[in-house]
Amino acid sequence: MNHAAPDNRDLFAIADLAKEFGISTRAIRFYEAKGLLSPERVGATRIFRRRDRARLILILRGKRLGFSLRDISDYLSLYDADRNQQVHLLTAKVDERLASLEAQLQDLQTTIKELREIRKLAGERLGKAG
Amino acid sequence: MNHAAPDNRDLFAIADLAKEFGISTRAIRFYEAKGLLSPERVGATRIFRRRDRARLILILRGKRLGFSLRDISDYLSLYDADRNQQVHLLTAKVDERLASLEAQLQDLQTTIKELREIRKLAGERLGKAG
DNA sequence: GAGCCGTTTGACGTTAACGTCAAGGCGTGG
DNA sequence: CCACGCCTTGACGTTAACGTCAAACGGCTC
Repeated sequence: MNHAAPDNRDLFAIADLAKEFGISTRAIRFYEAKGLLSPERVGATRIFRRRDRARLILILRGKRLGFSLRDISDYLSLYDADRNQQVHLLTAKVDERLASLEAQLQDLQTTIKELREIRKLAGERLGKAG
Repeated sequence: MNHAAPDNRDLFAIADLAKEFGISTRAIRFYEAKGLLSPERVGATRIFRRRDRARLILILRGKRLGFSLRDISDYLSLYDADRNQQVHLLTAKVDERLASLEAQLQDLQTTIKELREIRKLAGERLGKAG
């Protein structure tokens, strides 16, 4: 239980996060350039806090789900819309996202079912013909 | 119930499928160039059968799930691996895919939960402050 | 203070997944 | 026969999401 647990800390260098999540520093800078991250600066050097790290985790999860950085950016804005957003406008956007995600969930569950069926059929063939 | 039901037929032109699924003919040709489709030919003209159409449906579902065409290609090979594959090799690949898809399912469910939570919190704020 | 490490910006290269012409073949309706 | 529509291949353009240098700066350490 030690492969990646630098979690209680509050300050991170760019290389820390890159190493922890197995991505390049270039990628992180790219996310900042696209407005998905906005770390503080000490001089020119980027300093990441837990909040930035949390956002990065969301970014990477979004990528695993196949979203574009543009989509992920919108998605992130739902998270820190604590104040700046109109409440009803926020819930509208959230509902929109939810509908899309639930459709994706259907696709995913269908795919999983199909693969399980394929696996089962293969098992049966194995039983017949060794 | 008529928006897109040309389903009992067996022969399709490229434009038929393009229109039915809201994609370009260029995309379909591109999928063929990548080996995901292999329609018959009459002269130079592509002729798609139900089997090709079914594969296209799988391709588009894969895209909605965020997969690359390369991934989708591997995925398709699991479907028509009726004969040409070794059974244990097939089930191994299927298991691999399943594990990945189930991980994605986790990500997706987490995301949906979070958005529902955000929505709920927004609703509460609305209750407080109109 | 010379080297080394980690960092920065900037610029150019790369891959995937198409879009967008261009130029031409095939059938058919007037 | 000729235009029209649909099809073909081929070539080049485009966008996203980085990778890959290059040149330079800041801090440590010996």
